[in-house]
Amino acid sequence: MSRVLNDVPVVRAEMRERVRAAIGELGYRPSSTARSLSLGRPQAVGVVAPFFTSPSVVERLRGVVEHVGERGYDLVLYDIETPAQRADAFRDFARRARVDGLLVVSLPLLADEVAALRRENLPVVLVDAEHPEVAHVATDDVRGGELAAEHLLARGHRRIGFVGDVAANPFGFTSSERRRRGLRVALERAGIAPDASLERFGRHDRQDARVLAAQLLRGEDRPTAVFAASDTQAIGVLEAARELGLRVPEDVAVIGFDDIEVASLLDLTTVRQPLRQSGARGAELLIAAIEGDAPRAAPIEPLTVIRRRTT
Amino acid sequence: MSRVLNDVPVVRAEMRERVRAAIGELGYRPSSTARSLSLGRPQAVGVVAPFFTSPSVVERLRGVVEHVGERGYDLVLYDIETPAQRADAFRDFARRARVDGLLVVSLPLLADEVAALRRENLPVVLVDAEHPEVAHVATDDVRGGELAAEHLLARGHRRIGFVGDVAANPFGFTSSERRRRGLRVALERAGIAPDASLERFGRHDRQDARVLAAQLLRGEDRPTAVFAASDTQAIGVLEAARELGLRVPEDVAVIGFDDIEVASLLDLTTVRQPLRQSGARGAELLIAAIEGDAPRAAPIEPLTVIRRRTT
DNA sequence: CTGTTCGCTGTAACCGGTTTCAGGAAGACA
DNA sequence: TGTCTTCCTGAAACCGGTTACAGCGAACAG
Repeated sequence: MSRVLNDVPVVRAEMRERVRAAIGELGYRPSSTARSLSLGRPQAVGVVAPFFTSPSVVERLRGVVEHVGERGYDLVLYDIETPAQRADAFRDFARRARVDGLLVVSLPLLADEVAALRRENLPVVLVDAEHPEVAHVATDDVRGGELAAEHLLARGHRRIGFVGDVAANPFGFTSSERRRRGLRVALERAGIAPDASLERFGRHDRQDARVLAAQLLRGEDRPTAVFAASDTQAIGVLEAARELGLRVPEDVAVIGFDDIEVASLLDLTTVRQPLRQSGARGAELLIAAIEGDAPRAAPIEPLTVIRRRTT
Repeated sequence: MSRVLNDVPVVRAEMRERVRAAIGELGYRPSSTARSLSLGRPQAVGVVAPFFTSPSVVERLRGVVEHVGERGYDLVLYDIETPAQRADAFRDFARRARVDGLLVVSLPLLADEVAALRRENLPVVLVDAEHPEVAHVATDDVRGGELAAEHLLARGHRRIGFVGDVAANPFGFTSSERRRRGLRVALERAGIAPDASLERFGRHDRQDARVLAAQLLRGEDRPTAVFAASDTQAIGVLEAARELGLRVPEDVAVIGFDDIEVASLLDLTTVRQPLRQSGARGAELLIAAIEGDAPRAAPIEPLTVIRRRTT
């Protein structure tokens, strides 16, 4: 009986016991599917992310899993590694109602995707991405870019290169783009004119970053420092420097962003951001949106530069 | 109407079109919850794993996600990082029927957990773990241990240390134990008596491995090579060597296991196993079990030693 | 002693699909 | 024209929970 399972207080103790006994005897297991149907909510949240392109996504996921589990929701995973998978996933959301809300991680949404989700009024929260019409967990990427630049400027660097993601999306800037803006802001404040020829853009992976960094570092008037929009890309920069026989940090300094685990292994200086916390926060916002509560405002740890051996 | 959506061939073309039009007009989305209920199957598989203790688990997950998605099942994630989470998860399976089957990764099941799952006859497949009564995806860890040992023996090493998981850890990992057995087998075959004083066991992480390796490498008659049961632990060994001022591979050679991404970054020699493939294979076995098909027998790539700079 | 209230429990409707079943329309054949 | 198939479609039962509602006995007031 439903009232016993859900601890509705109106039932008498004796009856409660009798039902409990019967449940045990019959080995009865309630069906959560039936419960979801009758409640009108699947009791699950979907998480959409390019999980395996970057360790930072996994780290964020960690925070999400924790929080979602605590609140009694199931966590349904949609991995996006190819455009086909992306299209499949969003078509699926449009066609079937199977989750109460969506957490989108490290994936800038396209205009028609936002429109489709809005049409079905499915709550959505973005983490590590922004869109004017959608709630998101803010990371102050501009400030992070400034921090990286200030760190390098303080060490006397004047020619600072940048390796980041290609801006794929006309709406909603990527975090890489915002970090670059921060770099420019800090440069201008220091009286240095930003130099577009020192900026390179590619896919968010080690290989692309290595190629781009090699271009930057090959020339005679190469930058004396490189700011990579992520640790993954910074590792590519380090590889390029090694291949060209440049010493780090003497010939070229390198700073990354995220502080994923490898960063400490490779002694990479980087801007740390609270990845796990951002995932948890995203889950919190989403569940609040689903349940119609006002989310409690929780400040996120600030960004800090972790200085290691590469600067 | 259900017959149109599922393309049941009995409907007339005209009627089919009429229904389609109405669907589009009303913006109707079928509820997958209702479908699951009426079908009697949640159309989802659960994945239970200690996701964040090791990158190798994440890599396996990648294969799982791919295959499960293809077959039209949802993938519900249960992360196990603490004994409490583990108990929660299994209690949950026992109490509510919310998945069609369970894929357990890198988590040896306890006797009572197996009994409980069997009682509810929930199909289960293990990956990177074994149990006499449960199907699993085999990795020939013993052979892997032999390969590592043979690689070191071929380079003249006679005193070979081992750093692996403690046998009675809270989750009871055992692949480490099988790899150690492989090491011993190869040593004996080469006429070398295995030396228990060169074996150290701890938690499956970098920090523990570093401490254990430091113990091994501090003594006068230290081993000339160390076999770590995973790349994660091998990294700890490298750190210990660096702290002690030992050169790798001149003073001490190091070989790991798994070939996760960091291994190539750090130029770590390691035994590669097809992580992603093992996940996909596990998913395949599980879905076959759920649908009552005989799984097609797919051979898994063999283990190989990837030689890099640390040996 | 009757009428009202209160506390608990059994019943039935509902969620939104799938599937079975019965029956109407159209076509075949005598 | 009447009967038998065949083909398609509408209606209804079902999956297994939740919840609104009705009903019943006990307690209590008048």
